[in-house]
Amino acid sequence: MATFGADRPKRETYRHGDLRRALVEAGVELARDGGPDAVVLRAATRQVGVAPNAAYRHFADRRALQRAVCAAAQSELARAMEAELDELTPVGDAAATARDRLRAFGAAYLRFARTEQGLFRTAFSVPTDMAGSTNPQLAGNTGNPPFQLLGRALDDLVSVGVLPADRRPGAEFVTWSAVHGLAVLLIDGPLRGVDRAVTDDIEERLMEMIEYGLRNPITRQD
Amino acid sequence: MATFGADRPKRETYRHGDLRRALVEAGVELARDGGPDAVVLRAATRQVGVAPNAAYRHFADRRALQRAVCAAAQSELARAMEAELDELTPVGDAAATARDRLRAFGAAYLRFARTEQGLFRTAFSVPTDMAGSTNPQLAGNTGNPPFQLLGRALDDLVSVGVLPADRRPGAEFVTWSAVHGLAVLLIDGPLRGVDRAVTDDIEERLMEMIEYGLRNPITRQD
DNA sequence: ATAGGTTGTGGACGCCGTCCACAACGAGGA
DNA sequence: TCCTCGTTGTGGACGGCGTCCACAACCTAT
Repeated sequence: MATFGADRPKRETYRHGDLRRALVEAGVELARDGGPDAVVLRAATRQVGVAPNAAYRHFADRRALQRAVCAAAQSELARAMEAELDELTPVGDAAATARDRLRAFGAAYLRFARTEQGLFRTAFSVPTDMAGSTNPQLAGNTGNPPFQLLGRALDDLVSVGVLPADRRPGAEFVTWSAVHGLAVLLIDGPLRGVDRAVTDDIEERLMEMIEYGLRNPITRQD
Repeated sequence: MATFGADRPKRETYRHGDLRRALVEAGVELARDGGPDAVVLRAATRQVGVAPNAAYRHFADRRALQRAVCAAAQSELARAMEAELDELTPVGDAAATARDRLRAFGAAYLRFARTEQGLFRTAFSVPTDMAGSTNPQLAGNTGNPPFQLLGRALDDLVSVGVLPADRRPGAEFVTWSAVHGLAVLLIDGPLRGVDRAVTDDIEERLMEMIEYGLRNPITRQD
């Protein structure tokens, strides 16, 4: 619900002042209901009350605006998740607390995907190319806030003894894959429109698989 | 590489004969390189050598064409996976064979996502609303071929004793979530452009998590 | 006061989806 | 045999889109 100039299509000054930000905000609202395809140059400029071409002073391209909106959507996802995770009150047991955090991560991710489908889709609409080509330091800080949140939760799991340290590297990727995959199946895929009771079971099942499967033994011979 | 009339933009007969199929095939080629957004009415009709409006005799809408192309992409995914899974030669051990099948499922899925990014994205571009709203029989046949393939692999895992029977229901959804999520992260998400060596490790790790985590005990107290 | 860069405007182009009226066709009845 | 009539493709038009170009308004530094 950012305020952009749809209310006041005429501004008094010739200069807008902060057109770039205004366009991104308009784009975010467009994306909120309508997803990435709905972030359209002319619509954004119209909402800001500015000529279509004005956008080209701040974005090379439609795709450039989409990228900016995509980044904004990612940070809205990050904020929503942080807010939800901050409300988590630790229980007595440190191990249980760490596990709760991981589950809360999944729950927050899925909640955002459900309640902000348009923004969620938009957040993943432009490939972000983490770690340019040959960076093997993927376990480290990636600049992606939700990703960092997940990383911390996994670190806690290790320091508390639930997750063996040798199983830590790469764990964020498989965890993220599982949760993200469920989110996609839920909002765009075949799980869309399925009873909440059923999907809740699947979600619970998925989190169990992650918790248990993450610390799987490398050697299996059963 | 289906043959459509780009070669022969003028047909001799006024009637085309099978315009609907031709348009879908053209749409598939469009989607193959370019994804769902590239399946465009005018481009498809152009390739078939027909006036833009001719499409409206066979599709209500652009979205209707997209739906048809989406279905075609899904079945191409299904065919590719079946072909790859059929080549699997069973090893002596029945349990190992069942596990191999599950891994092969994941590998085939990811291979298709990588080699046919456009079609893969297209296959999931239109929500398919499995099991209209309140169907709790989700464990059953869903009409989605790759999904059935996965179901069979999981059934084998149960009948061979690797997966406890009480862990079977819902297993396809969590498995599919994990594999699909990795596919998305790989082609559109932050794992895009990351070294193959690294992503191969992540893939291996993911499959281990699935195998081990699927049969997790409901009661955990460690 | 003025010169020059920055930012927004206006108009045009080509592509898109879609609507409407019309033309070509082919099958069934006179 | 011809004529009708439903089906399928055509032609033209409209508005919306992204984008380009030339121009105007504005701010700032001199």
